[in-house]
Amino acid sequence: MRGLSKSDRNHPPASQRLVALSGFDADQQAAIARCLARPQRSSARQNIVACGDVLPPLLALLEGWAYRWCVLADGRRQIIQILLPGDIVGASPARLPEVHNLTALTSVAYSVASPSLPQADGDHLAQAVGVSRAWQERFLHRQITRLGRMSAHERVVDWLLEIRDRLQLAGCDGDEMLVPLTQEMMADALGLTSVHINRTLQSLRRSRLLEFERGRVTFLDHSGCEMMIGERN
Amino acid sequence: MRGLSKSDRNHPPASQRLVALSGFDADQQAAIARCLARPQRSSARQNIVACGDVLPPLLALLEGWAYRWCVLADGRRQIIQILLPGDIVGASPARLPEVHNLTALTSVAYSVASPSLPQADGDHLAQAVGVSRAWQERFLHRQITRLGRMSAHERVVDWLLEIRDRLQLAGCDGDEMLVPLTQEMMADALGLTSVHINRTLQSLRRSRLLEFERGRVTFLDHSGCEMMIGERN
DNA sequence: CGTTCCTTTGAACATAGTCAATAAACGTGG
DNA sequence: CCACGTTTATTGACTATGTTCAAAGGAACG
Repeated sequence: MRGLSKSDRNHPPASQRLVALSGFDADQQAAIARCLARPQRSSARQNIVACGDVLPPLLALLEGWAYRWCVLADGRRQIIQILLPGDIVGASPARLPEVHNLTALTSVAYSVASPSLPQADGDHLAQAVGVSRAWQERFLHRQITRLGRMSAHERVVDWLLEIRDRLQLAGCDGDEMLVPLTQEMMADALGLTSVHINRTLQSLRRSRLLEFERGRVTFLDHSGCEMMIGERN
Repeated sequence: MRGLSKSDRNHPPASQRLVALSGFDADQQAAIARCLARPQRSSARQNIVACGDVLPPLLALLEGWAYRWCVLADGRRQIIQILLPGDIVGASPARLPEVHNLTALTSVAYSVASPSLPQADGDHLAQAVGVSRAWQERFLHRQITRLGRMSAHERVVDWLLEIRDRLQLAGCDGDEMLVPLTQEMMADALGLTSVHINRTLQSLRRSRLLEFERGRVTFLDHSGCEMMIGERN
């Protein structure tokens, strides 16, 4: 019996998270698994869906992290959403071409729904998509509130706590986690500059709230962090 | 034959917008209409869904404007999304209690899906919800980019252009529109203060891009506005 | 017609951005 | 394993954008 590697703890099998999100039992989970085609792989920094593409009807991230982002005419970038193992992205029924990119942050495995499904399996799948979409909508709302109404310190803490909570649904516990983003990417996610992210992280460390060192995040004062951003559910 | 009143031009029947969004024909539109219960009405500032409530499975805004918003522990508010006639809000399959409020901005008419539907009608309805949700997701992404990466001037212009585009899907044309928000609400939508919104609007007027006077928006330099925020689709 | 809400203004302040240079870590090929 | 080039992190000085506080003027509305 081997211990969990860092990678296992931080990129656990997506199924666990999917089940936690949707409350499916093993049978239902198996039905969902049947719907998904053989996993595809991409390495870090590769585009999975480019701006202008039409998203496949369903794309489930199985391993690794990915992100959706777009870029303004003058090069400013915004990371819209981070995708963790277990997250599902579904095409709109309208089949609109996407206006943003979906890119692998680490090396990833993902799976695309097979076109022909047994009806029962498809139902489970549709439900899983619905549940996942509902959670993601909530995270988008939270991202909006973060960008619109929080200071740099609050944004960083709130964002890291959200990542932690989402990883915990996949069974990643403890006060430490690996967040494979550069400070510049964090800046693009949080609407700040990388310089300011750097200073904010240092300030959080000096106030002994958390540490961030080369992608390794350690929460030092858990309740202090949570107090900082108020009650959430 | 009477002319269109201001209210007609700015709060046109939701059906037109729904059809424009979804591409449904008259028959399909009628099927959707059958799914919707007798409209309910609320006056401005009334909560339609409060924080903590579970959203009904489907809620279609027929007339008037509404908005989704949440508030931080210390009272800072963020308006997450503006809802226009024809927008549909659907409960998540997970039936999570909402973490934000849905409030009438003007007096509104809305309709909630009746629980028992003929299957065919329900299918049309489900499709309409899917299409509407897809558009709304796109607008959420745009809101994130706006808050994360745009200056105050750009936020105001981009937001007003978005509102205009969305109203145009409902048949509201021309360089003028009524936007029934106070400057303080615009501030809460755009992540700014009302003082700064005020100064930004004045500056936009001085540079002859647009006018904003008591909720009446006039685009003076259309291409100037669009150039300001770069190409979008 | 008075009250309330909304808008406008000014001055001082704070937070975050810019620019530029240095240092540290990383990856790659020799 | 080391040398090199590249990316990422860190620092400082300066600037800019947006906030705060407070007060006054206007509209709307009973």
